Amino acid sequence: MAGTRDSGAPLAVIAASLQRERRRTGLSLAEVARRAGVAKSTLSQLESGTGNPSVETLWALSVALDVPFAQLVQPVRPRVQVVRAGEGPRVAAEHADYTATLLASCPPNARRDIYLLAAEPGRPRESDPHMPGVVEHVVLSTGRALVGLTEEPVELHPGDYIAYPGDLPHVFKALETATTAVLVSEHV
Amino acid sequence: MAGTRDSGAPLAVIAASLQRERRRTGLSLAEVARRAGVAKSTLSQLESGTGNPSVETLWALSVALDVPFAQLVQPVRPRVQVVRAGEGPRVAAEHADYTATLLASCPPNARRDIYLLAAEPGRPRESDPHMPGVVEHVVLSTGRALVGLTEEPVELHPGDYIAYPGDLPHVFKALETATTAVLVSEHV
DNA sequence: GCAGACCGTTCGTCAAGCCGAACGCATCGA
DNA sequence: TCGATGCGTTCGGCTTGACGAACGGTCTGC
Repeated sequence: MAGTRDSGAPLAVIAASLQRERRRTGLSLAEVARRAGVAKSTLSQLESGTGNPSVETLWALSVALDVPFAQLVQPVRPRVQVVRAGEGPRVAAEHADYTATLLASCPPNARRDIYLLAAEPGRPRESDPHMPGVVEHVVLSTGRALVGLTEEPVELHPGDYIAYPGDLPHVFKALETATTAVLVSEHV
Repeated sequence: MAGTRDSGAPLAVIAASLQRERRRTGLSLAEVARRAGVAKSTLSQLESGTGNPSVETLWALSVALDVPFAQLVQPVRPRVQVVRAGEGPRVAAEHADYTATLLASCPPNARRDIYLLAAEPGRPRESDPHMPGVVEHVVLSTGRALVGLTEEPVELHPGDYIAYPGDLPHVFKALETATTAVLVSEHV
């Protein structure tokens, strides 16, 4: 068991999501049920939190509502947030020449973290593989760096972009002073 | 109906995901079923693609496998990709002083796009609101810019970060030449 | 060699999801 | 006023998913 808690009450979340998404479209319960090919009694029960839908039923509804399915079981989210350069939580670094600042963490269990990386030339930052399915995106902001899979890193210049699977050994090695980059770590 | 197609065959995807995630943990089918509190016959049928699980059943399995639920209905994904500065598809800009390069688009229906922004001082880039639920994250790489909601933009310096709801009017106005930033547009 | 443990699959029973029909309730127009 | 239309909820039925038990298979060790 990990911190991968969604919200503990999937049926309640689904009930709320169904109603919210339906309201968004402005359609009536009967109309959505008709388009989805499910009985409106079924949809009524689902929106009221009663009952435990099958995947096919939920799928049909997600199509009818034109919502990416997973959104029906994924809670909602918030507002404006600013993190100034130098502020924000630093994540552990093996050595002093490398800092990673967490800008936006998975809320509450989403699928991506955004970091600001700052590194100096010297020992490269080797990363052990993360969970399978993780994809990392790096956009180099300033300086120059070798980035990517350890077995075949790529030299990036300002503005360059690279994506690679995070579940394989990978590296970030600054080639100039004051090298900075934006890292988006995506948990699939 | 939009391009919001997931994969058309949720049960097959779930079957594959269940087996993949279970293999990942190295647990046996019986053990996972035991931990999830479902009959192993049920899990067996699900992994074989037979049957149409209820949400509660799927939820119990996602907890037992320690997987964020949505991952069970979300296909997997791929490899390495590099976009050099200046390359990559430009998205339409109202005027010449602003370019947005699409680095990583939603594959195939994920939930985020990553752009590299480059702008010069002058007319600000006003954006009409996108779909509800969209959140935009901006990390300023070089230069200086006013970013955020149109009604109260924030001045960002290199390394600064801001997130704001994309379904409200928002703006990106460069204050120095050669202002660049990374934009992550998240579709919830 | 064989009893034992564990695996994953198959089968029959029971409960529960899904459905259609009927209901009460608003709105609208003749 | 009253029929007609559409809404969302509640009520029996049929279907089907979930369960437990039994099955065949492999591996271990007495």
